[in-house]
Amino acid sequence: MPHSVSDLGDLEREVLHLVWSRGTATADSVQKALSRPLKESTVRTVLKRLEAKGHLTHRVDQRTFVYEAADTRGRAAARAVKRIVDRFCSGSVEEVLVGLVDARIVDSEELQRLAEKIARAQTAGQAARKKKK
Amino acid sequence: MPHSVSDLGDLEREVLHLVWSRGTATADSVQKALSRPLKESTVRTVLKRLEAKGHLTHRVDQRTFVYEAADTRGRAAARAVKRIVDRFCSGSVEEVLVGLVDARIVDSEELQRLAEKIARAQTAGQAARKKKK
DNA sequence: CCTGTAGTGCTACCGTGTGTAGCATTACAA
DNA sequence: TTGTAATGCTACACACGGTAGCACTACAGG
Repeated sequence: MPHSVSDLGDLEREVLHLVWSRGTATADSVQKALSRPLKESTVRTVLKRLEAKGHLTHRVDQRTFVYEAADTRGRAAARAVKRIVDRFCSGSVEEVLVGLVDARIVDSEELQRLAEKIARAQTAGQAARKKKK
Repeated sequence: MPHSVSDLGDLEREVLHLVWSRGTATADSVQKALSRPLKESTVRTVLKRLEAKGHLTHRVDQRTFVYEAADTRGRAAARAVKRIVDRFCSGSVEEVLVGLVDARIVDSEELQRLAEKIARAQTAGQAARKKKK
């Protein structure tokens, strides 16, 4: 089972968010952008751990490690959601959706609108890909 | 900042699942149902911790603690999902849904079907409640 | 009334993960 | 050659989860 973003610590999460928002980041740039002042070695350790967990990748650019997220936020979040679905709803996405509506986290109409929107966007995407080919 | 089911340990999760599946449980019944043999004090500690985290409640029945889940599985899972949405998608449920489809965890058509089904079920429920009143 | 038993409360210990950082080393520039 | 910027490696404290022991209490049966 791969690591999920949902069990990252606070600092790890903040760093990952920074990488997402900048697209690419170095230890130095992350350090400067952090909400609290931390030593660079701390930042490096966190980056390394995030990479070990599979959330970041890096390439070397002139001795400098340039990190990049291994996944988009949406996908990473989705995988985390899937883990919840597997662990708590025996894999039933439906149960989670029902729970979301039931707990008034989303409105059922809203959910329907979003589902439709996504479906439309996706078929459109498929059409585009087919055309390109 | 309430505790979420998604950061429970393995044992805690198993115990919580047991309570969900039986509706109600005592330390003794949980112990017997566990997948591995553990001392009763261990089970008690876990139950206590789950209650401290807000996932269980208990009432006393003849000296015996009878535990009950504080929430349904679906709702608990939904709250966990909400935390992910808040932490990783700045509250946008849409981004997570897109991620789910994007990562092929659910099919966009499936999602649409479920959304519709839930919407229907909900309006039906509302009608029923209104009638009762 | 006394005692065993079932149930509880409290405390503890160890392993792992996360926040935090220091120090040694290396490679390039001046 | 020497300073500087980057890395690699190691460490340490603390919180949490898995695991459990032990002391205490209330009720049933002799």
